[in-house]
Amino acid sequence: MPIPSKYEHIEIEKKWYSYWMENNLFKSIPNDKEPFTIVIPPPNVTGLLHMGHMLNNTIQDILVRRARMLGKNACWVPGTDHASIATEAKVVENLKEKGINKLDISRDEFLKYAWDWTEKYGGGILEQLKMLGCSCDWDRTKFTLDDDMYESVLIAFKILHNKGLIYRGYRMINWDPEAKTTVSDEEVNYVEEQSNLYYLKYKIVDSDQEMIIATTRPETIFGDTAVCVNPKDKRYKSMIGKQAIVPICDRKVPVIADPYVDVEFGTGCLKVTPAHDINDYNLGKKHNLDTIDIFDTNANLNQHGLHYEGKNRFVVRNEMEDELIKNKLLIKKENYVHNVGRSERTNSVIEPKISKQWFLKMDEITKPAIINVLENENIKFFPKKFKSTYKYWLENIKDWNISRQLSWGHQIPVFYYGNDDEYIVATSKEEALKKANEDLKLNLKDSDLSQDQDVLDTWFSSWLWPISVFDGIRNPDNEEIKYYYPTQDLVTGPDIIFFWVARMIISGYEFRDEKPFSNVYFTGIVRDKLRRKMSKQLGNSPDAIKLIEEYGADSVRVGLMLSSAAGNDLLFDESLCQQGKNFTNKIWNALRLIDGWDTDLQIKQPKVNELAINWYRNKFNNTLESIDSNFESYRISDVLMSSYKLIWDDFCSWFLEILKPEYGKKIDQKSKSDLIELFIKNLKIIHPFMPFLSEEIYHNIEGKVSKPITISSWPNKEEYDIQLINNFEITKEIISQIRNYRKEKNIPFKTPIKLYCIPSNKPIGNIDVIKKIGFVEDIIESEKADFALVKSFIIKNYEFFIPLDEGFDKDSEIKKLNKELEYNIGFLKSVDSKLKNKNFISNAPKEIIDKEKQKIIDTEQKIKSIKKSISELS
RNA sequence: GGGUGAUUAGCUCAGUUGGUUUAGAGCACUACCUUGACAGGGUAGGGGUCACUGGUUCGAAUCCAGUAUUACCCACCA
Repeated sequence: MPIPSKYEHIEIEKKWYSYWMENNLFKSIPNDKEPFTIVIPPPNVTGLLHMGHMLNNTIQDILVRRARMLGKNACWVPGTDHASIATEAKVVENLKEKGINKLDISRDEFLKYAWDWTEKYGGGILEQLKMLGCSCDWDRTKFTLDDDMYESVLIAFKILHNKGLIYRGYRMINWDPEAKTTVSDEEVNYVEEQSNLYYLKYKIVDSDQEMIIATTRPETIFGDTAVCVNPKDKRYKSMIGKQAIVPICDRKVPVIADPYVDVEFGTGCLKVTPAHDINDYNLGKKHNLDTIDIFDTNANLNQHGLHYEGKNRFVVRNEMEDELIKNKLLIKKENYVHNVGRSERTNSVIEPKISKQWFLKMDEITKPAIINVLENENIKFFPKKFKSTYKYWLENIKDWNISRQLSWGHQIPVFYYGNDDEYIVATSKEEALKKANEDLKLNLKDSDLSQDQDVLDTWFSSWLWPISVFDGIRNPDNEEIKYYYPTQDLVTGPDIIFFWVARMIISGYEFRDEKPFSNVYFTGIVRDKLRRKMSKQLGNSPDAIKLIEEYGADSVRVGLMLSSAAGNDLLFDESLCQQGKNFTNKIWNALRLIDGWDTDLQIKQPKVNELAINWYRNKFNNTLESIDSNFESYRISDVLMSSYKLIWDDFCSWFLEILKPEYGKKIDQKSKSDLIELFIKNLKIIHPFMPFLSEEIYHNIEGKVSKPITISSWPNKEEYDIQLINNFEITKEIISQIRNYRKEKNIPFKTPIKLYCIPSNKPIGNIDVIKKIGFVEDIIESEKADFALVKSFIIKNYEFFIPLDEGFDKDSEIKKLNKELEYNIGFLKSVDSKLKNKNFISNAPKEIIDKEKQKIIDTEQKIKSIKKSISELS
């Protein structure tokens, strides 16, 4: 059957993916082989594949497929994340469209909606990963809210709580009044916004003194519990210790002094509102001030706001202005630009708020994470530069606020039986009840216990991922965790180095006393050609699935990997996929060419084929060596580029051209079988990048193979002769010169020419190659002087020439030679001056000096020849 | 404001711990080729004072200091 001229990626990709799945090629179970494990960074369960995922998962697949071919037990665990805030926000929005307010329905009802939503839209991304060719063990697919995963998270909470690492405390948190939840510091975006700076008058009790205070938030005066100045500020020295009167509410508050206050800013006076500003909160703690919370959960004023009670904070700000002016308490108002924190999800202005939250103590448990990455590199980062980011965060770590006022997630396993401080930590109500009655002898009934309404931060489940997917939290001694853990590589973006990477490292040492992975490969951010981040708003992100459909998964994978060194941002452009597609086309056509060569058992192997095969074998092994070493250092783009050049240039442009039988003729059996062997080796090294194409070709090659390439073995490193490879480079150069000559003289490609060489330096091997590819009739030994005019090729120490006829453009030839002469004289001069430098001679190592001396000899030789040619021409 | 990187050809980047020519690759570009696998191809070619200024060294794209530009991270200024 003839091979179709077009590579039909859509059908072929579908065909092979089903084949791989049906034959369970990605399945992994513990055995006596060395494990190679990667856990996927779980994408948002309802998310869709974007360019970032494509890049990230292509890299993982490349690593996994190569490991599999290296004979390791490759296990890539897929899964999805419940992404509590993002998913809950979507569900709430969807309910809103149906006219349902989340606050009007019960927790269970809401969760039912959320599960419906998840079932409807969830998991799509995993199907998309299959289209990309990802070789995950799909039987292991996990979801962070699966029963076993859920329980693992609760158990982890319990363990940490029992160790005294989890505590409940008052903290200043970021309150999102729209979502009615706390958001982590990381989920707040600060945006520069135009606002006003209000100058308010605070009178001093029993005196005619007054203080002018500049604030951007006059509505918070209801929560003022002090006025603060810098102790060094002479202007206000006399007022320290007195009482100031807060405008409108007329409350008396102390005037205190603290160096925190900037003398230069505003008037040098600061109103202190501990309940609504993080710095004021810290001041309040230091000076033992009262805390007055003036907002309700919507960030509307509460009873402390007096006649403004129930009104929105921004409305109050405007309305107060009139009242302040009327009472002559507003001195002035000026434009002011400052940063306003907004919620990443709802975009509403964040309100700092005092709240009782659950925290995880971070100082002690982070120690192994510092030592094992920064001090002894038990975990390696690629690229290394991210170690400094990591270090900075760990050394300034704060306790982790792990509770979230949401429903979608792991409900905090705390059961209250009395006031806030009377609770039991248990993974179920039954367990809590049992504990209460048996251990604490409380004699409670089921209804006496109420579970904490909050859920845990999403990252509190993610940080256990490499352990929990192997059930290592619930069953720390099970076979799977013992076999697969620690995993080998983690591939993720540097933007979640704190959220996720660092925390996984912390949890790994905390729960298993062992690192979670050995290497972390950080991908860059995928941007468009203008360096803009890809985003929905900008509409500059290509549709990932469309790309796969149009170009084929292999081409997209190649396009993504062509220029994405670890840690570098990838400036994506569709032309990269086109380049990938051109490459698939090139390889496909190599197959078609080879397939068309019939063998003839009668033909003896020509010398030229033997030379070429020997060369390509050496070249392949030489390239394989650098491919392997680049893989070890995660230089994946370099791996692809060397494979690309090996296949395109060395294999297709040179090797196949040399072997190509004359039109209508056949190829000898030995050459053909060697060729196929080498072609298959090429396919193997390209397979991690182009799994579908390589599999298809592998099965199309003559002498059909029974085993798929996916589970074939990676080529063995063989010895190679570098001298032989270098000699072939000279051959290539000679041929190149011949082509150049033909072009100048307008001689058609295939018109045979005669080439001469001077007898004193008989040319090196590969004569047959020069003859065949250069269409050289014969190489004749002769002296240049025998001809009136010649064109010389001096390559290394070998000199060839072609006789010229009288009509030749002498001047341009002489010009060219002069240019070359000039270059060589300049070069000689630079080397010579180096060698004349006494300091160089006395300090440089002998090898370097010898090398320089050799350069002199070579260059002088060259100059001599060029000069001779010039004089012969003129 | 604090921190960490980056700056090499039109573009994207290598340059592996200072010495293989007077710095490389891919893409793009230019000229020529309707060549029997591939025009999604072939052949040949042009293009860089390695951001700038000093310093260390026999020798610097590579090490050090400063300047400029830029990216990211952290903190958020009443």
